[in-house]
Amino acid sequence: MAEKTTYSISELAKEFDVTTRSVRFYEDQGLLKPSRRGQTRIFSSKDRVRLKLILRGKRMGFSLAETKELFDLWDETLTGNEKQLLKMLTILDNKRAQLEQQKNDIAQAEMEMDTAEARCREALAELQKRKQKQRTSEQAGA
Amino acid sequence: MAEKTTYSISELAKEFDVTTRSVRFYEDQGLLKPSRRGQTRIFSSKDRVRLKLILRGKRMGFSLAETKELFDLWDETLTGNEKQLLKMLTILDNKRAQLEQQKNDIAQAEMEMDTAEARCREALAELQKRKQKQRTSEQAGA
DNA sequence: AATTTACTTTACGTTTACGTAAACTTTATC
DNA sequence: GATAAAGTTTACGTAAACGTAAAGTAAATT
Repeated sequence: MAEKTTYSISELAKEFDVTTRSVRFYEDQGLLKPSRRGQTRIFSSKDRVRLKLILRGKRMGFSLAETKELFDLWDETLTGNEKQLLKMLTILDNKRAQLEQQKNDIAQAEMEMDTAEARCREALAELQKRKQKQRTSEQAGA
Repeated sequence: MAEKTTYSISELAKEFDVTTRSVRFYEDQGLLKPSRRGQTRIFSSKDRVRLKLILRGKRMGFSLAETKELFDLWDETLTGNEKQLLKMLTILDNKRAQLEQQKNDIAQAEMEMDTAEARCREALAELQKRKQKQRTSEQAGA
């Protein structure tokens, strides 16, 4: 059994947990290019990959426009001349820098969450201690 | 010389490269709480930290509402009872999971950029070869 | 044949995150 | 004391990313 090569809109929507409305919107914006059988959209595995990339882009804070830019550039690059190729290389560099920034942001966030958690646990421990004292003094009073 | 403890709106805007409009908007949404001298906003270093967090959040794909939620929760937590503290701990866990997802996304993206770059370089090399052949045949023809 | 189910287009509505303009006040500078 | 510079509120405008409703078509099911 080879890979499935075509998909309906609802198959894709279900698989990636988005609405069909979103999928159509992505097509509208030129991010997906399904073929048609009559009116009905038929998505290729390339479309499927692109949808995956779109969603990952979103999780990484990229706008649809940015993602589309990348798609278009890559398409041009594949058929491209030297200039296009060089342009793509510099863009890749820029994106790498962006990823570095994000990694830094994440590392920072993780550190701050560590200290936040530590403070939470300290505060909890404080509360436990007080409860303990409470119980002790009650016992003494009994 | 200790740390500066108060800031004007334009100082903050310049430092973080945002417009004053944005800063006022963040206040409007309850993310910043500058005090006033007359009408004029006076931002504390706490506000400054929060602005930094807001912007990092944005880079990480968080909405202002999400960031505000975190701020509010943290404020409650500081004055909080056991329930609040436990809630904060689970929220921290969730955020950690989110960060993990983002790290995976980034790693994936980096791999794909590696292969993309490789293909670019191959294509470039191809072009160079052809150029070379071109020159050789010209020389032969001369 | 009738109905359900999936799909389609068209189009107006909504939320988020500001931009931009207008009209005014306060503070600094010459 | 005039004038510029920075700050303020109020309010309408806008782009992005869909949601949602309406109204129709096509395919599969009973």
